[in-house]
Amino acid sequence: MNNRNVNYNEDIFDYIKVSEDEDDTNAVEIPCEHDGTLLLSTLVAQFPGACGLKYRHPETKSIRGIRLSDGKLHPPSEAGWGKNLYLCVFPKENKRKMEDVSSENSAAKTKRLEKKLTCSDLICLGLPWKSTEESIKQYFEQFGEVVMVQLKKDKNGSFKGFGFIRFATYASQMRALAQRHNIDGRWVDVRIPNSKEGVVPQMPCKVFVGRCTEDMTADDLREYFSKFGEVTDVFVPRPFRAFGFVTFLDPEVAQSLCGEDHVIKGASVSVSSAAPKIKSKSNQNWKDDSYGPNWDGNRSGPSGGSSNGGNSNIDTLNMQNLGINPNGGGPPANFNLPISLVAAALNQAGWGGFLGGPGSSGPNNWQGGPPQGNSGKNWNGNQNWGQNGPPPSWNQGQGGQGWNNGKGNWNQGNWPNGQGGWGGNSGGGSGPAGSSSGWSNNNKPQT
DNA sequence: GTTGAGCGTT
Repeated sequence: MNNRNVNYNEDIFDYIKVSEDEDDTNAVEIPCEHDGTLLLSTLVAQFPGACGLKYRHPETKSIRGIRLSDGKLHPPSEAGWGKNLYLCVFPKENKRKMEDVSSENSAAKTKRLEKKLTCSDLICLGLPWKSTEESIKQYFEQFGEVVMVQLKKDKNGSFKGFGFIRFATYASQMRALAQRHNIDGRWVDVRIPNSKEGVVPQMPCKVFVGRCTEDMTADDLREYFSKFGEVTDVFVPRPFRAFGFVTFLDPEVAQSLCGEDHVIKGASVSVSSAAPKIKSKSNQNWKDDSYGPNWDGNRSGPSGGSSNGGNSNIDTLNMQNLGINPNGGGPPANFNLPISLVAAALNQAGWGGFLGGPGSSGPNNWQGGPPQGNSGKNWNGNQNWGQNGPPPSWNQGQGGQGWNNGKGNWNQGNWPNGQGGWGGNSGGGSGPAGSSSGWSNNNKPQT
């Protein structure tokens, strides 16, 4: 990698000093990766809510930003991070740590956030047999403070392989939901439990970025938009389609950017709600929406598709540009998808709740089922939403979760073909619907 | 003592 005179072995890390402000008495030394980068997730583990780093240049005395790309913060020079004090960058409108928002007795905004962004217990499925409440707590503390861990046992006291956790803050919860989890070599499924369906109203975390230029990469968008909040996903369709999608951890950040224009690489892009422009009432077909949902399928591919050796960091999951039909929005002609997946994809695209923009009736306006007269019946055709509306899993949209997470297929949220997408589904109705054989569990190779 | 889809003694 670089020429730092470090004799790499597993036990040697470089540490960089990070603080929330230029008073370094509370600075924390954070380990870099062996390639000299610092993972944003490592930073966030120590400074929850942080979305980047900056530092005061010793010569110019001005603040310089640290390059963020693909979830990695890059040192400012070839020589590495040096002895600078690095300062956390927190999202706009929320200079402090997100965690502090709820712990501080500061005002209406606090209440608003607390109300909208409510924690719930999370179920952890597929835990290793050897897990203990302590080990699970320790694992999940990388996402924020863990206030509860319950591992379920039978009458004999033997562990049943699943349990519940709860984070102190919604931000932590979303962080945990935004990735896959490998604990002691097992892929552990973390979800909002069925019994809690409907209790976590969500706004879309994803925004549509229009007027992109061809030279804008996903990394460019991520880097630019990270200054507003933690970005969990970016999708730029290829071949070039002049738009992209950016997903934020915090739906409020996403909402706050809607309607704004931003300049990236010298070009003005427009940010808007990641919902299609409804041109006609007969929008059930895909022919005339202006851009279609993001048929990216870019979430939660199993380890085979990951560029970092199976680490499920969602930042590395922009693996493919599947399903984009260059002829227009919507699925390729050979898509023979169960409608449930179409529905899921809509929500992946940020349609969750069909909010119709910030001015509409808010997160709850999705109650009562989908639009266009499908009253009470969801698009799966095999279950009803009931009075609580669709399950929140519709909106989770992260980490491959929330897809049909009730029964049957895809319940691990993992893609069967190692590509993390739909590329292998060519016609014929093969695919997820009904085929429980071999697809529903990515844990098979494990013991 | 084994096991691997699931949904919580409070």
